[in-house]
Parts: sequence; structure tokens; C-alpha cells
Amino acid sequence: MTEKQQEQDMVDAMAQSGWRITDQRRSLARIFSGTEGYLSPKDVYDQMRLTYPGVSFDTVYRNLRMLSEMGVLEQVYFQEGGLKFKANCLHHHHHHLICVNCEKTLTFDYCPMNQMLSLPGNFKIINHRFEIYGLCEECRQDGVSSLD
Amino acid sequence: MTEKQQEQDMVDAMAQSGWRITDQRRSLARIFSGTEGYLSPKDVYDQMRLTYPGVSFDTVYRNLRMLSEMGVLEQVYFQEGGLKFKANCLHHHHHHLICVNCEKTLTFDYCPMNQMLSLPGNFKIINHRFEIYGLCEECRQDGVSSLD
DNA sequence: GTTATTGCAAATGATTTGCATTGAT
DNA sequence: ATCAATGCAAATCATTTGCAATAAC
Repeated sequence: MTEKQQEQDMVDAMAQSGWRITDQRRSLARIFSGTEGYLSPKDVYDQMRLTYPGVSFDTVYRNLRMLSEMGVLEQVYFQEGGLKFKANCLHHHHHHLICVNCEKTLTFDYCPMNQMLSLPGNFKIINHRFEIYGLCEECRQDGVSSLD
Repeated sequence: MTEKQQEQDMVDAMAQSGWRITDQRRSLARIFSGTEGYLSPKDVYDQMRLTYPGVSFDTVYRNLRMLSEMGVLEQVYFQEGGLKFKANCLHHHHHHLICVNCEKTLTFDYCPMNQMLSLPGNFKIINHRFEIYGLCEECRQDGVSSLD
């Protein structure tokens, strides 16, 4: 999928949820569709200011939260870096390998929920999280040993 | 396992890592071994003050972080409540069902890592996270619909 | 025109730091 | 006696809030 298309998908998702499409939100879609890895709120704010010098931090926050709740963005809480955001694939379900050094991610299609035939209790399942953390090939070779 | 024993296990784990066993740390072990669910730093601080009125917030923080890094505590970042901590079972590996309303957890033994025979890239796997979120039976019956 | 969204400024809350004192070993 | 751990106070960083002005619908 092209970046342009991903950007449009995100904008469409917002519109379908009844949100107004502001320049700032369009800009958010552009930033995330053009970024591979995770971005902190500050990262997003800094990138946004390149285009909208007057953007405010709270607008970034508000929209990051809303986009996450919609499922357009996914978030991961890094021990070291706090909460970060990344564009979520809206087309197919998958999980991630996440490099704890450079935060690069690889996707894989296996989902353990398909295996979960019996669960204890009587939970109504709402969602799930399955992530594998490690060091990617490059970071291994760079001899990164610390985990921050 | 009894609470007393779990408390002792936690203290032992700290000692084996070369930490000094202070009253505050013993108290931490007691609090977590006597608690089913997740505790925020503030929760822990408040409980600790019942026994040690003079305890400081940063001591709580420092120790929560260290205990997490040791694996004695596990942490989950709740969208609504922020970072929370819970005693980790030191004896056998398992995963959790977590009620998003009351935060009650149920454990189950299935681990998807056993299935993960081939993974993309060439990651060195360090750890993983698999959690299922939902509403427990009680919270379903209470008619909780919002997900906060 | 109506109403959601923004920017601003300020408040709140979470987390960290430096350092002198205390206490476990 | 030594050195890690604590308490304190202050700094820093993250996140949220109220509200008037603005812009999308």
C-alpha cells in the first residue's frame, strides 16, 4: 500500500467516525503514514510544527488519544520511552516483533487467539495484545547489550 | 502458595540480586503478596504509609522500577489508570485475562511462544507479552458497558 | 449558522534528580 | 566502617483542563 493511500485511509476512518477533517488531523495522518516506527507525543508535535508552527501540544495529545481509541493508531508503552504511537494496519490483523533498541517492528500473521478455545472464567473478550520484544539483526550486530 | 511464602520469595529474590533488605522493601513484598490485583504507585505509597508514615514517594518509585526490572513485579499500562504493578508468579510461566473494568485477572497456562517456530527477520527474542482484555463475569452482569 | 476543534495558558499529575542522612551489611 | 538506600525538596516531564477564538460542516 502506498503512503498516500494509507494517509487517505486514516482520513477516511476519521470522517467515518464523524470527526471533522482539520488541517492538523490531515497532517497527523501524513506523519504517521510516512513513519515506520513509533513516535512519542513530542516526536509528533515536533514534526507537526514543521508544517504548522502554531500547533499546540494539547491538540496533538487529544488527537493521538482519539485516534488510538478508534484503532487507527496503536500504542505501546516502552519502559524507557513512555507511551508511543504508530499507524495501525487497518486491513488485516497481525502482531509484532519489536526491537527494544531501535523500535523497528516486523509483523507476523500468527494470532494466538485462534488457539484460545477454552479460557478460564467467563470473560467477554474485548481485545488482546501479543508482542514479542527482542533485538533486531542490525542491533545485535551493533553489539547492543543494554536493554534501553 | 501462602501469602507469607510469596512474601518471603520476593524478599529472597531481592537478596539474591544483592539488594539490601530494608523495612520499606519488606513492606513492599508484604503489600504485593497480599494484593490480588494491580496497584498504581500511588496505591502502593498510600498502603505503605499506613505502616511507615514517613516513607517517601521516590522510594516507592525506585523500588517499583527495580522490582519490575528483576521480574518480581509485572507491570501493565492501563489506558485510563496509567502504569500499574502486580506481583509476578516466580514459579511458573503463564499469561492473563484482565478485566478492563475491575482489573481482576485470571491466569491461563497457554503460551503462544511454544507455537512460534518461525519468525520473520532474525530477532534475538528477549521477552514477550500476551494479554487478553475483557469484562469478567461480575462486571458483565453489572452491566458495565463503557470501557474506562 | 451551528457546533466541533483549536490554541492558549495554566493546572495538575507523574516521574526523576541531587544530596545529606540513615541504616543494612 | 562502608556503601547502598532513604527522605526531602525541588526540578523536570507528561498530561489535562477551561475557555474564548476559529474553522469545518
